[in-house]
Amino acid sequence: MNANAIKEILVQKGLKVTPQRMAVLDAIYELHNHPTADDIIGFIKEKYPNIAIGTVYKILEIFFENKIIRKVETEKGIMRYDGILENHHHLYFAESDRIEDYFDDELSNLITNYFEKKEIPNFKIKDVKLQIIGNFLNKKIQ
Amino acid sequence: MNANAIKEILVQKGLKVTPQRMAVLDAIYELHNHPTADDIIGFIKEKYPNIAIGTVYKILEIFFENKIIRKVETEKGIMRYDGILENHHHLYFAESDRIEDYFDDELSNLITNYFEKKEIPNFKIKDVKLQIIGNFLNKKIQ
DNA sequence: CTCACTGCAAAGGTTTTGCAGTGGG
DNA sequence: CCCACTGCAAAACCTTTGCAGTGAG
Repeated sequence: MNANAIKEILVQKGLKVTPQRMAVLDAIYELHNHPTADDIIGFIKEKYPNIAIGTVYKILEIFFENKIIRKVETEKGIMRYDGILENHHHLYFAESDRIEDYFDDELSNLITNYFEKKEIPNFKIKDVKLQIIGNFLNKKIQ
Repeated sequence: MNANAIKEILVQKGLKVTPQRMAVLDAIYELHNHPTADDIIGFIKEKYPNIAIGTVYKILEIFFENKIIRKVETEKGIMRYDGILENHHHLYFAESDRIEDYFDDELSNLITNYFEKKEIPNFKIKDVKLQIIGNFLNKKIQ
């Protein structure tokens, strides 16, 4: 994604456009495999060595609050970030840190329809996230 | 749950029975709302002031490895623990730390059946966890 | 008895905070 | 211009680790 497109995202949310913010958003889109804060800092430092760690964390929190990015939770307690906003779920590869996006409208609709029929008492659903845990399978035959 | 029942769980897993381990397991069952390590330590310290923080973390990890408890991930990166092993999902109350168990066999079966029909390429599913995010709804009328 | 477990305290890793200085609107 | 943002460094926070001493089997 080019600089103008990134800038436009910030402008549309009414956020001040700074080089640091553009660098963070660019990093998330470039790294695109659910980077940690540390991954993002590492990526940015190559072109922008003076960026501060605290700044990156503050920016990530602002992006999260403004729904420019999502948080992806892990069993290790290290937060990871996701630049994709459209409805999707995650494949967690057991015994590695790999997390892949999983797009499946049929599944999303199945769940949405299910909860339209079956209400949970005293609870108003805002979102349903699936964590699909499994292993990489290398099919050799068939 | 009484002391004998707790002891029996440890014995069946082939784990050494110590007062600390019994206290941790008791705390998880008593607190039953997905306590943090800190909640567990606080609960235990009332009756057992000398227990060490490191010990509790070590015990929690051993229980997790032995499938006596489960981990519940949060957006804040603080790990929480769950003593319920049967298949269930979690309701996350937005804007509070409350997490409730959600039992729904119909839903679990729906998802299981779905993935029996629709395979994910190169991926062998071990488990599917639903994080249902929403708000407490206090119905006043109807 | 013996090895695994515990208590203690220090260290590790991630994230947050406070504050003075800077720069985007 | 002015307030919000940044850089820096320290601190906060949760969790892990190392080691000597203890206790369960």
